[in-house]
Amino acid sequence: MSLALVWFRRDLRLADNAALCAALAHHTQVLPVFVWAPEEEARWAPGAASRVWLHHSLTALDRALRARGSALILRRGPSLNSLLALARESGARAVYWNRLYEPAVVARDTALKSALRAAGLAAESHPGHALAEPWELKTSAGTPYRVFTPFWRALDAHWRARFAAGRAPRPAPRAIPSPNRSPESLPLPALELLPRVRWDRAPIAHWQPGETGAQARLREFLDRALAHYRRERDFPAVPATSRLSPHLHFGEISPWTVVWQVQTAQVADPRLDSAEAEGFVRQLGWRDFAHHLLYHFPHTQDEPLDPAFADFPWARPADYTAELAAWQRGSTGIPIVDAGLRELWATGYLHNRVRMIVASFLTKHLLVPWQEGARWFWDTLFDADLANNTLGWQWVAGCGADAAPYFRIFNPVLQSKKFDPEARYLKRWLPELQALNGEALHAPWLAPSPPGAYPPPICDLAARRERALAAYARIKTQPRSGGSARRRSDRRAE
DNA sequence: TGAAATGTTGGGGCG
DNA sequence: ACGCCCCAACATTTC
Repeated sequence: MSLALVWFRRDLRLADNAALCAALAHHTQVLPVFVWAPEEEARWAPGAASRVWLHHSLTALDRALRARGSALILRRGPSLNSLLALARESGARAVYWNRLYEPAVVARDTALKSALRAAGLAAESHPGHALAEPWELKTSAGTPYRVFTPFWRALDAHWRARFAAGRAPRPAPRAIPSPNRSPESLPLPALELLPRVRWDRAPIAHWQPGETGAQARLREFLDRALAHYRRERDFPAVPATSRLSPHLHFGEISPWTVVWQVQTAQVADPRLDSAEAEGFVRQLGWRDFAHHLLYHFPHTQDEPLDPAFADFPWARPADYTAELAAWQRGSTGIPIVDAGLRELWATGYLHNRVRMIVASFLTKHLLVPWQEGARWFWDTLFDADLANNTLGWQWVAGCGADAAPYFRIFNPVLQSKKFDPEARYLKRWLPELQALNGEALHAPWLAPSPPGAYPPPICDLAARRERALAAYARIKTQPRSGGSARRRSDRRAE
């Protein structure tokens, strides 16, 4: 008889779980463990919304384990002490887990692996949280990618080879043999993941955390939305996106399972437009790109990747506090921005198009440092993910890898008209605007009689656009127009 | 995975 | 019939 610990972290699934499979392959019994140690993630310990999701996801995992003759053991950190104690109490000789890529977690796990081995235990980590390991894809110069398109070419080839080789996701094990007497587990409430003031009930009701919920969500997306994903994904009133992000963040479903099933659906149904499906898989490519970047440029979790932005003239806290608070509350007076922030507060989620719009408004019109927005998302999003959050905010702010040029400033009114033409999304989240119709919904201050219940705009959009451009001009080192000027003269010479 | 300013074109009204 | 102006509509350039 031999016993192994399987250390669950953010891989809260039984299917396509490499660590669990390996443990079951090499040992006769397995003990599933979760250790709550938020302080080990330093400044980026899970936020309030994440903790709520985690609470429910752990419940779901425990239920799935019990259906297979096992149960989840809960402990509080420090992680190393807990694992050593559990090994001692149970007689386990090995610890298995799946890798994560956030800087603090990598550092913790590296030290922990050495310490376990020094204590005479086997310690093995496995891949599965991303489509490719961050070190598996390199430019021809041997450096990490900084631009999405070449990264995507490499990743696309990587997963297609894997698909062609028939490497199907592994099914969940039917049984998980456990020792007769398990070490003691903390009761889930002891982890205190739920908030004292119970704001969580309404938002979580929009979701089904856990592996079963993740698989159901994927199934529904494949059946109902994949066929027109690319055409409809930018319209926040349309249920065209997968909403898998929180499930992926907690590893309730593996990205490889998602890609495999999308590709399988495509093979099975030749009428499915491959461009629509590829648009979706490409989004998973952005997720991998985010992890790739954070792994290779760990300081970007707090600082811009582009060093020129160290001197960017952001507004000062004393000057932006009130505007930041209005943004967080969804009371800026700009409908598409407020609708987004209210959706976020009500559901723990925000449509990607609207994430870009509210982020552009915060960083450009309000000149609030992107880190403030990232922190708010971190606390309120069920899918809060350090890699994705960092990439997204730096992309919008213009200081990240392959970022939008800084001068691409979204006009929230135009974005609203373009992507919510019937104002269905606005009406859903802004009851104060019910009386308005047509153009006025997108810019109530232009209505003949603006609704009194809705705030006037926090700022003048045109003036703030100019202010943002002036701020950008101050850090511009090598003007990007240099390249295009040369091209113009080239053309004249022809 | 922009927006605004500027430039160009072409149809129609009108003297 | 012709030239002129106006101004959408579209294209290009600039930030």
